[in-house]
Amino acid sequence: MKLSVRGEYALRAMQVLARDFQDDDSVVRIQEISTKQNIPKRFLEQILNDLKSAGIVESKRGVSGGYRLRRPPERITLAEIIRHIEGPLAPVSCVSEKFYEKCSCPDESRCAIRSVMKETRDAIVSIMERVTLAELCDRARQLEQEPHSGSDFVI
Amino acid sequence: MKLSVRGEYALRAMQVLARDFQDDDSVVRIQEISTKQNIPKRFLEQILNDLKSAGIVESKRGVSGGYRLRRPPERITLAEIIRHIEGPLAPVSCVSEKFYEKCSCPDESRCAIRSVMKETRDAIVSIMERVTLAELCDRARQLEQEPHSGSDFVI
DNA sequence: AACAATCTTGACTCTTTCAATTGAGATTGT
DNA sequence: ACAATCTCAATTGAAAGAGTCAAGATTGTT
Repeated sequence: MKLSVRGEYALRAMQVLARDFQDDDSVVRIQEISTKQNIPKRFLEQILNDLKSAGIVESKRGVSGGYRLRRPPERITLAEIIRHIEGPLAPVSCVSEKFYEKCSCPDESRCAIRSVMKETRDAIVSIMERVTLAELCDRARQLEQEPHSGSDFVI
Repeated sequence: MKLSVRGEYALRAMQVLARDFQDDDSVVRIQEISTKQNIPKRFLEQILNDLKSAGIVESKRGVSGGYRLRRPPERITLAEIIRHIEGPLAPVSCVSEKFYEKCSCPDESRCAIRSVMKETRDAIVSIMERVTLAELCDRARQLEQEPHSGSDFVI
């Protein structure tokens, strides 16, 4: 799973929608997301539309229109978002659950590389299916409170 | 970490070299690897040359020339191969150890997405740095012995 | 009814990466 | 000498990535 810029933008946009999520029908304008997250507006339109067709967000048109999550943040996982925007989470598609494709190796069922890739896929998927937008917001809140450490986060 | 065809070929080629590895200076011809693993020969040349400049394999020219591992299979990890052929193991380069690049988000040090991506990177890296070519060969041997099950491996 | 802010849709462009292919050259064993 | 190998650089053709653009459809406000 390598995230393209497109996928990164999608996650950032969804995080904004999740933070602003309320049970009424309030929406967030593209413009606002674009400004907050520093994402080209026109490009963001595409991405949100894509997420709409996936049933992850919904939109309201006209003046005072915008986007909102279609479900509460607890019920949207990163896996779902990424799978729709980027495709397979697996490092090679011959070990993908949702996007399986045969590979060109001599014997797939006895391929040692494949068995390692399968482990890797499982590790990735278990994280991405566990983390919801709600959890993302929790983490964001915690990171905000911490003093600007960076120390355990530095490269 | 999404593996391109190039990276997949690299791993498959290295597996062949690992299996044939001996402590004398015997080499394997490109042609042989190409045939065994069903990889375009001319493309494989490129890849092996690349791995040579990385110090992972070495070559012998002329008639009866070919390639061999430069170190025993126990001392070559998948991480090393993939990093050299594909680049970062991390899903986004703002969490990469070896290929770090700043991302465009408002505050990297407090980015919740980043913290999830960091977990993911750790999961991937811990597998890729643990698995050596020697282990790959072990797994291949085990898979050969098992009856052609596939049952627990089917998509 | 007119207007302006918003989303909608599809096409279009520009650049980079991928996956090779090609061709000329350098080494070496026989 | 010569044929089988590796070496190196350039080229190609297709696809993907990252936007951009234009014209249109809705809707709230005045």
